[in-house]
Amino acid sequence: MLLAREEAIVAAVNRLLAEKGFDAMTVDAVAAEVGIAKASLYKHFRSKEELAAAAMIRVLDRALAQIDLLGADAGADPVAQLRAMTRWTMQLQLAGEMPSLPAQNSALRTALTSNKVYLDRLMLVSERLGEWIRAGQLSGRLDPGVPPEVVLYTMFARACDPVLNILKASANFSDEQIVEILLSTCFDGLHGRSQANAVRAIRAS
Amino acid sequence: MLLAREEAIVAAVNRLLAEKGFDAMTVDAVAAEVGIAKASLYKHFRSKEELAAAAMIRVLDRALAQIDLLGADAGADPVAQLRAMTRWTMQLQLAGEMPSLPAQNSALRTALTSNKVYLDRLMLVSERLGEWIRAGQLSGRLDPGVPPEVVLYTMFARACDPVLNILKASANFSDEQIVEILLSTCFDGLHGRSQANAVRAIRAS
DNA sequence: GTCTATACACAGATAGAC
DNA sequence: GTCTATCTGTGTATAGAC
Repeated sequence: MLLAREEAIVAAVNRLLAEKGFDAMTVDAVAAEVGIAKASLYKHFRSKEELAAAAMIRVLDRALAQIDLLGADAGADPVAQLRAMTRWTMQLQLAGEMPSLPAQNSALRTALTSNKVYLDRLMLVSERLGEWIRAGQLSGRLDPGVPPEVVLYTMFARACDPVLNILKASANFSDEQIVEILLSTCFDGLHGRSQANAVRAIRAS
Repeated sequence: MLLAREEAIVAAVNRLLAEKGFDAMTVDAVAAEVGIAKASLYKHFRSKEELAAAAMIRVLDRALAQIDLLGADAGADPVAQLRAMTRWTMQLQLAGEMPSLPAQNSALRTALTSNKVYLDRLMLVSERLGEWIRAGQLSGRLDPGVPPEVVLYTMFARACDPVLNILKASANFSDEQIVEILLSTCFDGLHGRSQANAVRAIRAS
């Protein structure tokens, strides 16, 4: 019962973080969404920052589950797997389920960098993706000139890419189109997929 | 004298927006940095949002000046010009002079979308870059499959790319290296510049 | 147009009864 | 553990004298 209640709290936090962001999310709003008193929240979590950390841990766990799913196929192409994870991330954002935290809030940063569980999950995700990145660079399908951690951070950054929300707000593209366009700009660059395809075709011949 | 005072105010706002972001920037801090009383600020600007808008107008004017500089060379390659503007943007951020606004603050959004001067400058920048984008796509050096506005937004997004600050904080790369790496991932993608260069070499032969 | 002092609102966190 | 009621700090904005 306690765990179910806490899951309901974290789910509400997750949704509100996605909709409003950390600064604009109020603890009152969380309490209202869960349907309990604000003071009751503080019996489960000691601060607003801890609420946010719990939401981040939850989403990292979902990411790990997705990684496991993709990793089950032993013969899969690592770059295709990285692309699939980036797609998953964007779809989560489009669905309004990706919590967004400010990069500059120092109280929040302190809370996160001293949260063992959060750091542990973050490292797990990084290591799993790191293996695919290394394999992709060895095969030459990822630019070996880009440091592996830059590839990792670039993928993480897709989770909060403002371009996605701008395109959604413009209402000129379907969600599927947005995802495909941004996957293209991320992996193939603005210079274009035509060039990457051309190289692939030439190498294949 | 009045204009000089207001320029000092906006410069302080610009710096604090770059350092802390809009939410964490307090009007008290602005007043302290300028060295005047808070109430005096409100004689020049009617709200915190108006302060932020003034800072954004200022940076858009700097961008327009840079565009003019690059546009003076009539025979220049449009894609090289777009790349140069993206580089300029990143260097501004690395120098701590790029104001950062939250995408989700609605009071701020309202103030900006009803600010004629701001909208005018934003449209000017967009149109100037838009011409280069169109030319780049016609020449085939920019992927014609990516909608022009997506190219534009993607470039704008480089101004607040979190990857840049993460790399700077990691202290593994010089500022110049960071800029070159991110230019590569932006224009050539994670698949790599080697492919784009290969295509260029093949086409040239 | 600059100052000191203050009004006002809001949000994070807690007290204490049940 | 849940509630109501409250404390406390902080930040935007203003009043009013000079």
